[in-house]
Amino acid sequence: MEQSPGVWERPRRGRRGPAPEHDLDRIAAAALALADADGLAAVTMRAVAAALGTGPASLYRYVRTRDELVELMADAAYGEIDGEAAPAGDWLAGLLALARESRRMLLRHPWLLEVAETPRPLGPNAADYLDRALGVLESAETDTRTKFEAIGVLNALVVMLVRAETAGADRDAAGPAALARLAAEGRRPHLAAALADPAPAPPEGPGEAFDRVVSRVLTGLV
Amino acid sequence: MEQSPGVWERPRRGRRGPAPEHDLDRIAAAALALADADGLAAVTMRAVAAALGTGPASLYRYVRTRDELVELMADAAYGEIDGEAAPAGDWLAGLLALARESRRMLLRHPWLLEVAETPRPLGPNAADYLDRALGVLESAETDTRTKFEAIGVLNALVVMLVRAETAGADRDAAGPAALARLAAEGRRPHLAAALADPAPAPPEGPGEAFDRVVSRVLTGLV
DNA sequence: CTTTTACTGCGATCGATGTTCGCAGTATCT
DNA sequence: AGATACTGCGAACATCGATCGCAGTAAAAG
Repeated sequence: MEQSPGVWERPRRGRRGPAPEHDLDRIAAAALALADADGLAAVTMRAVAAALGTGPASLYRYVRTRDELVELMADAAYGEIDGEAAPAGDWLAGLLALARESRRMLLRHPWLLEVAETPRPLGPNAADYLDRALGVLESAETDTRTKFEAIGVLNALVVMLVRAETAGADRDAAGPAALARLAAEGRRPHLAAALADPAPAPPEGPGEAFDRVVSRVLTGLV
Repeated sequence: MEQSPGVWERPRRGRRGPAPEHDLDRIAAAALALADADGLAAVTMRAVAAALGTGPASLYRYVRTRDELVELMADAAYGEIDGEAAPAGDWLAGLLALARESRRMLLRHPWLLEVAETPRPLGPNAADYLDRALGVLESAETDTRTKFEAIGVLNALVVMLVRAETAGADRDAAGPAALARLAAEGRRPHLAAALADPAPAPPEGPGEAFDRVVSRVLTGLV
């Protein structure tokens, strides 16, 4: 049953011995700063320990593995979404506001896009986020199940859209140039046709596509 | 411009010297078999090399980094989606069929859920997949831009749904039990209310929720 | 107050991994 | 025939996550 207590269930302090010199929040903050500055790969146990003025082994008094440290970082990032700008009554506008805040948070911490979001036990901030999202959906007339599904879809959608947004700025990863090269091989006629669209859509600002896609998906789902 | 040729652009063979003893397809297949058997972490350069009967250094004649090897693996997995079961005329049914095939592929290669899908240049199989999806959408009356967006949303959605599906079977990660514990703290009233829903939805088979969510999202988006 | 117990901090270190170097061997070009 | 540009790969390097064990310390037990 209780197979192995995660970071959130474990007691923060032993019943004996000296008081811990560090705490999870400070450790997570140090790691988060490192990731913001130099990416997720810069978050090594040694680097985090050095930022805290200690050795790598000390961190293992607070965290069982590096993955747990990343869990802490992710939950700390989720904590930056406060979600006050949620208008009551209009659930779509509320969820869109929440999605926008998520987007801003992800743009601030792009390393979060790298961490594969395998469904782990929710941290406290992630749980608060879920609670707020459910609160926004209270005015919607749907299944509880559908509400959970909508929130899950929303999160995956936000990550995907921000990924596309940042990748476009970084390099021409899957940009039109690369696609054109793939279409030019003769095979893939539909791709070629799509790229030769005589009526291309007008250009958009960065946030416009985000709002449009999120709104359409949510209205269809709920 | 041509900053650094990826695996797909690079020539498969030098103009001089002996013929390569291995090739990308065999290397990818060996790595894929390892990942299927023991997870993505088991795909080390040494293990893949050993499976091919050689040393780790040899692989670097074919692949610049381990990440490139994973790219190869991912594209090989995409190649398993042939997409013949796509009825013409009905784009929704066609995309749903494609999504179902993607789901089956992901269930066969769960390690693909761990690789963070940062938008890289598409491999040949991924490009074929994109072409087929565009072909299915030909009968839909929408923007070309919307079609691309729908395909992107569809992919992210499939990954998310399969993640939820497999995590549920593995452990109770974010299962009802963990949620109930979080709701019991007194804060998070909406979460508590949602869990105490007097009219819970009837249980579903594994593929039913998938079909339902995918269909609703797509109808809303396109 | 003394002894016991259970904790904390952390230097030293282990095993494993991704990657590079350099050299011997080989097929193609001049 | 010689030069050239490749391939194969053993050996090694840097770095990482994680562990071990011991000294120090605070709380519980007697």
